[in-house]
Amino acid sequence: MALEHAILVSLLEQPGSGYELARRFERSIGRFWTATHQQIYRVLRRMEADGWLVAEEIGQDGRPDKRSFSVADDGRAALIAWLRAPVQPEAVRHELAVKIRGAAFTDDAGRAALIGEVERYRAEHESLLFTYMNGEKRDFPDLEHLDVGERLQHVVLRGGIAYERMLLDWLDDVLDTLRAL
Amino acid sequence: MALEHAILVSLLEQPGSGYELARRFERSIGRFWTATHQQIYRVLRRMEADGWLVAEEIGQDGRPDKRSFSVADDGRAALIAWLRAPVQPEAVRHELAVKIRGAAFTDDAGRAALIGEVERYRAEHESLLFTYMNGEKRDFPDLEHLDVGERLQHVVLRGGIAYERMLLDWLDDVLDTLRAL
DNA sequence: TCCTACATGTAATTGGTTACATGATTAT
DNA sequence: ATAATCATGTAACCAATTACATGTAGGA
Repeated sequence: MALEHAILVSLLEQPGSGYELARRFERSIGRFWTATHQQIYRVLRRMEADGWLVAEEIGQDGRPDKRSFSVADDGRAALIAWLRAPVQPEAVRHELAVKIRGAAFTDDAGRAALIGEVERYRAEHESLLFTYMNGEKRDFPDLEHLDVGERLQHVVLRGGIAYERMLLDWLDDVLDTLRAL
Repeated sequence: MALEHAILVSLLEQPGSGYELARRFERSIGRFWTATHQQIYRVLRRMEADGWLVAEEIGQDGRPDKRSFSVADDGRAALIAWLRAPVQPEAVRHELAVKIRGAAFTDDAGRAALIGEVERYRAEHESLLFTYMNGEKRDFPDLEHLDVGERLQHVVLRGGIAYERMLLDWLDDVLDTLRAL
C-alpha cells in the first residue's frame, strides 16, 4: 500500500525516470522498501493517471527517450495525508527463524548445512553493514551542517546500521546455539 | 513461499487443526511469520492434496468437528530439503522509514502529528518487548535443562527481544531527531 | 564479440488481504 | 440479550514476482 508513497518521497527528493527510480530502489530506498522495475512502471502509470505525477518527455540522442516524473500538487497532498495516518502493523516474514526452529527436525548433516547457510547469511549482512557505514562517511561527512532532509535521511540510515549490528550479534548467538546442540 | 514450511514446523512441534494453527500464528509463530486463517486453510488443503499432511477427523460434542493435521513423511522430507536451500533475500517493507523521510515535505503540524505517531508506535513495541520477556520467563524458567527444540525456540525468542530493544533505542533517536528539526 | 548500462514495457501466475458467510457453546 | 470463543470455509480483489520482450550505445 505504500509503494506509491515511497515513490512520492523519492521523486520529491529528486525527480527522475522509472529507470532511475528502479536504480534508487536497488540502493538507498531499497534499504527500507523494495520494488522491481516492472512494479514501479505499473504504479507510475497509475499515479500519473490519478494526477499525482507529471511527466516530462526528454529526448536523448544516442539513448532511448525517457520520461522524467515530478510530483504534482495532488501527489504532495496525498503524501501529506498519508503521513498523518497510523503506521500499519507490518507483515513479518523471517525465513531464517523458521529454518532455525525447523532444525529440531533434521539430522546432524542437515544441521551442519544450516550452520553453513547461517554463516553465509552472516557474511552477506556484515558486508551490508560495511556498505552502510561507507555510505554514511561518504554522504554525511559533516554532521554539523545537515539540512532537514539530510538529517532525516541520516536517522533512517542509523536505523539500518543499528539493525545490521543487532542482526550480526544475534547470528553469532544462533551459531553458538546450533554448534552446541 | 515459506508459509508451507512454517506450518510444517508448527505441526511437527505439535499437531493441530487449522483453527489452532491460526491461533499459533497470532502468538508465537506470528513473531516471525504472519498468516490469516483464510490463507492457512487454503494452504492446508493444498498440502493435504500433495500428501504432505494427514488429517484426523475429531468429532466433538458441543463444538463443531475439527480436523487435526499431522505431518506425513512427504511433508517432513519437503521440510528437510527446504532447510538446506539458501535463505531467500527478504522483501523489506519499513513503512515508518518512508514516513520519516517524507517528514521533510510536510509542515510543523504534520511533523508534530508524526512525532505523536512515532510515540504510539514506540509504546506498542515496548509492550511487545515486555510480552516477549514475560513469555521467556514463563516458557524457559530453567535455562539449564532445555531439550533441542526448546533451545532453538529460545534462540529465536532472544532474536525477537534483541530486535525490539534495538528498535526502541532507534525510535528514541528518531524522536530526538524529529524534535530537534 | 560479448557484456553492461540505459530505457521501457506486457503477460501469466502466485501470494496475500478483505469481505462475506455459517453456526454452536460458554461466559457476562 | 450479547459478546467472545470455537471451527471452517468461499469469493473477489489487489499486490508482487517471474518470465518474456525489444532495442541502442559504449567499453573490454
